[in-house]
Amino acid sequence: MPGPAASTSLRLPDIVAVAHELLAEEGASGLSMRRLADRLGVTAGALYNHVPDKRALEDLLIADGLREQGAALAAALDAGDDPLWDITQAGRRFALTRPHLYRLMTARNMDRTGPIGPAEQVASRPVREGLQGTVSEHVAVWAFAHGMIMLELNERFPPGADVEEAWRVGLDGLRVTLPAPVDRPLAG
Amino acid sequence: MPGPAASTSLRLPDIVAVAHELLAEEGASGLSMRRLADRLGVTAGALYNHVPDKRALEDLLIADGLREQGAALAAALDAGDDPLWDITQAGRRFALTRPHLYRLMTARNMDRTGPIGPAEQVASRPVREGLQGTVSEHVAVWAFAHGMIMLELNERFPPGADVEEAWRVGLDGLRVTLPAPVDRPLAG
DNA sequence: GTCTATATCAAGATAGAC
DNA sequence: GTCTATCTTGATATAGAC
Repeated sequence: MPGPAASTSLRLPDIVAVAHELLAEEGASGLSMRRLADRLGVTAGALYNHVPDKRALEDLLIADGLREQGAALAAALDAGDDPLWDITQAGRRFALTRPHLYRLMTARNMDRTGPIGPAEQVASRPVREGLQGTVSEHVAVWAFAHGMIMLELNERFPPGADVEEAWRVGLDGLRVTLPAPVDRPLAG
Repeated sequence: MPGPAASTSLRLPDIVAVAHELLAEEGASGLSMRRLADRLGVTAGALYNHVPDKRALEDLLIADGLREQGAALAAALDAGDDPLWDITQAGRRFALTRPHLYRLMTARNMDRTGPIGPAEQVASRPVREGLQGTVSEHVAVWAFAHGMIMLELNERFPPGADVEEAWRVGLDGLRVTLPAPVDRPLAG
């Protein structure tokens, strides 16, 4: 009874999956076509039968990350009762869990003509649809969260800083024009 | 009448100055020891008589940037009458004027045991001493500003976003516990 | 203190055999 | 579709002559 034959052919989803592993373990500088090929038990040239260049591969990783982030934000909204806090902390958790991927996702301009375009919509939908307020308020919230996350990833907080308190202070400030959740304590 | 002889000897301040030019024009990926040496009319090996390695050179660039940023923030505080707005917009202006330097300054953890340590104090002093509020409020403000700046540098704002309005919305929110400047319009 | 020369390493990408 | 082999480029860094 012959089982499925050992995979004879490299497949793009496997390439991307292993690239995620490599990125997570070694960071962006460790993600080279050669090291990736080594992990796949293949030579570097073989990768170019599935992907035109390294940038395209990175774009696939970024698109995956955006979709995953979107799902995490949506789940947090569903599970909690304080949308602003829940969604930002879900974003923070995502970044701290996958720091190299988060860095790659936010490090540069993105080519929205490829797979990233639709994935970006998935990532931002929970913010657009789950939070009250205007686009400018959403942008301000996302900027604050992104700044807090990068400061945390890069260990750039001043020595005495209380990170949790800074999150509360910032979000309480940005909450001013949003409806207060039922159980939100009064500021003071 | 012999003028000063053509510079016979490479000097560290010149190396750093040209490295700033190279970084500004070509970005971090263009800042290599070879290209730097080329610009200085010297071979790469010569640089290692003045600097132990590339990282030390980058640290000198970062320290310069921090001092310059600190000066810009302090000047903005002196010149204006809305500290929170003035200081954050000075930071934004600095980053937009020297994007590659700003990226380098904020891209990673820094080694505070070298020249960066004191320079960081210079950079943060205007925030610490020029703004009202607690450390956590300062952190929240800086995180918001840094996030807005990175979104702008990486062109990551959503298509319809009004960047100026997002700055106003965010800072008005974070201003809640700070004394309102004299001419601040009422929110509404 | 700078030079030439080189060691060492790694990267992205391609050509042509199989 | 993958292989071997290689091209091309670039990096940081060092040794020893001058």
